[in-house]
Amino acid sequence: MAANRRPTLTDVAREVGVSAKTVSRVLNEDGPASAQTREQVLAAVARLGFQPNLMARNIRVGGPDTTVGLVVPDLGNPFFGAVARSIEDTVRDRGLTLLMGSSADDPERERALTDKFLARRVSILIVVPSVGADHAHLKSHRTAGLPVIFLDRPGVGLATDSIVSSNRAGAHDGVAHLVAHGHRRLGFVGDLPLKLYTRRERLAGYRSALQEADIPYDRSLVVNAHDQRDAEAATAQLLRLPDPPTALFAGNNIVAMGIVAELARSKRKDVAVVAFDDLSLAEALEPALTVVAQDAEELGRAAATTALTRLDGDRTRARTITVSTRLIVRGSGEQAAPKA
Amino acid sequence: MAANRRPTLTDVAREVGVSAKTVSRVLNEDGPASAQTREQVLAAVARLGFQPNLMARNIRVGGPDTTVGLVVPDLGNPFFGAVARSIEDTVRDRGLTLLMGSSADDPERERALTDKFLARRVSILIVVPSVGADHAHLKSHRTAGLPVIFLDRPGVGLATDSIVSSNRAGAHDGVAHLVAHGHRRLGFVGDLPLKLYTRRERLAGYRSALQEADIPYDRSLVVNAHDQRDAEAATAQLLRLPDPPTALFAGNNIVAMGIVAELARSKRKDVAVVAFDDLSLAEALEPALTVVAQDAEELGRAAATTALTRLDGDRTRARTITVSTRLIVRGSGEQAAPKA
DNA sequence: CTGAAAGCGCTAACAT
DNA sequence: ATGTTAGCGCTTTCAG
Repeated sequence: MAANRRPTLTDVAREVGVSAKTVSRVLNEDGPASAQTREQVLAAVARLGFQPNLMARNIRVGGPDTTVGLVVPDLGNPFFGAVARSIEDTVRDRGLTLLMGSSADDPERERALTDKFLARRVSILIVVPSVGADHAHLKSHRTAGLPVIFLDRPGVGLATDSIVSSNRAGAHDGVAHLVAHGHRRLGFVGDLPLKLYTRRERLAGYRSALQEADIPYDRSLVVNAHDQRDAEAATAQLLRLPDPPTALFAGNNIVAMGIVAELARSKRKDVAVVAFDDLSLAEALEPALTVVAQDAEELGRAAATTALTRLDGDRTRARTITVSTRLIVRGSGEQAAPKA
Repeated sequence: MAANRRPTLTDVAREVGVSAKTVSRVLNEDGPASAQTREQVLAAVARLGFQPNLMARNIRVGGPDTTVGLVVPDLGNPFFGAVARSIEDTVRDRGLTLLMGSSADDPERERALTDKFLARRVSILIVVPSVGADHAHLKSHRTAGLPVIFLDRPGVGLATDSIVSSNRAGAHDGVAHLVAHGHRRLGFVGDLPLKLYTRRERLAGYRSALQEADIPYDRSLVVNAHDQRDAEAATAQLLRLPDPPTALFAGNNIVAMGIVAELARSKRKDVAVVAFDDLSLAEALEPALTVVAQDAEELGRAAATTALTRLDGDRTRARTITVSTRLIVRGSGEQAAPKA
């Protein structure tokens, strides 16, 4: 059995004995239609299993597709999942559907994905920019009225709205919390690549907190990791140093899991830890994990509402919205610093 | 400045001084084209920032859109994130892009979402069926050649491929592990609604393990929770019983977080726990959490490859693929049962 | 190698 | 209240 063609508007019209336009009117509640016609049309639609072809409609109507294109680095990272959920919740009221794909933080994949979204004429484009990606090619689209939003990190080559967390201030506060509990040897386990915006900002926050406390910056206390395994190894490496850190700051949620896992494995409860980004079981750990929590929901909502405002014609200049992080003290940052 | 129209093929053609078809040929590497024409066309495309309108193309070509529609209950649940990542990885080689939306486990939202996907002529439809949803309306699409796959739970009203975890066997093994360590009072904290397929299956596994051990089924030991807070309350409730459980089985990852959080809060380390579905920090808990892990990656891959096979013309009858779970013993299941 | 005409499924604009 | 015509942006078909 060959894949038989899907029924079209014309098929429905023929079935009922009316014109295509009449069917269109009934389905879109455009113009008037007699009760009887309406009923017959609806019946035929159900009988044939007719499903209007949205692509054909959009092409005729000329407007953008009622979709939002979202590019994230990793669909499996719960942080981006939470952000995506928030975006979806916000745009759904406007009848917009989320299209979501992952770039794996690869500029080429990001480009391929955005091109696909653009070719589908999404109404809104929200991108977590990959490291090394250039976004100049989006300029003409933005000029043409397409809202383009950078999320979590600023983009390169295009002046447009950006929504970011208060990475620097958040990291500063987290590290200051450790300093306040007497620590002077503070390790920083950041993510990769080194050029990643969030990493740079958080590292800057770390350094400013050290500076405030007159603690010299020691490069050997800064290590990097791309995934949880790396982070475990990096943690172990730090703790093997001749003059090891007594406290650790995790640059993101994945790294945090690595640190926590490694400390648990090696039964090191004496090391103080503060992590950037909350983890689901943070409060159940021993000690409970103190974190600088990002507000994923607000990040998503801010991105979505900003985009919707643009869609509604707001042509004011590009904004950068900084969403506050929040230090949640749970205990792991208060492990006593050893006496000097 | 009004939202100026995006350039079309015709615009490019006019710019170069050739016909639209020639531009089309160059871009799709269809038919021949002189080197000079090709160059001029490409230059004009770049200059104008032309982006082919995929909707117009698809409508003319008649085939489905190169997208995969995925409906999950919650974008923020890491389990579905992991599954989505796996699906995307699998279909990307075929040039397919993932479209993803959440149903919030609401049949109406699920229906609206699938209708949107169908209206966009997705190449593949993968659905985590909501409780109470009927899928008879998908029958004609499937007959017409659209691969429809049910994921995580079977669908209702349509015979098609389903990919599920070995819920019953997995739960059985998890509970048996607790029984093997001497427990006779075993609590089950399941998810809601009660009719949820995975809940029923996992509860059945729980009951079969009890039966094997000649432990009578005690309804008062079975409670339900929809989110983490509920699960915490449910756990507390179980532990307040006159003859409380000495071991708990968590019906899913969210519930597991609730149980773990509540036990941590009340400092009850004596309660044995096994959870269905792995958690990221399971190994860092004290005791480390023993789980019945689902293979999210394999679930996603199986769904995607099955769909691709169908897309390639496989018309054999609907299959149900059961992906094995794996008991990962980490310690929390071995808390000693109190002496009788 | 290139172009002209027709048409995909639908709706805007005008009929009637 | 309904039908007709034209055309969205693209590709297929058939001619050169």
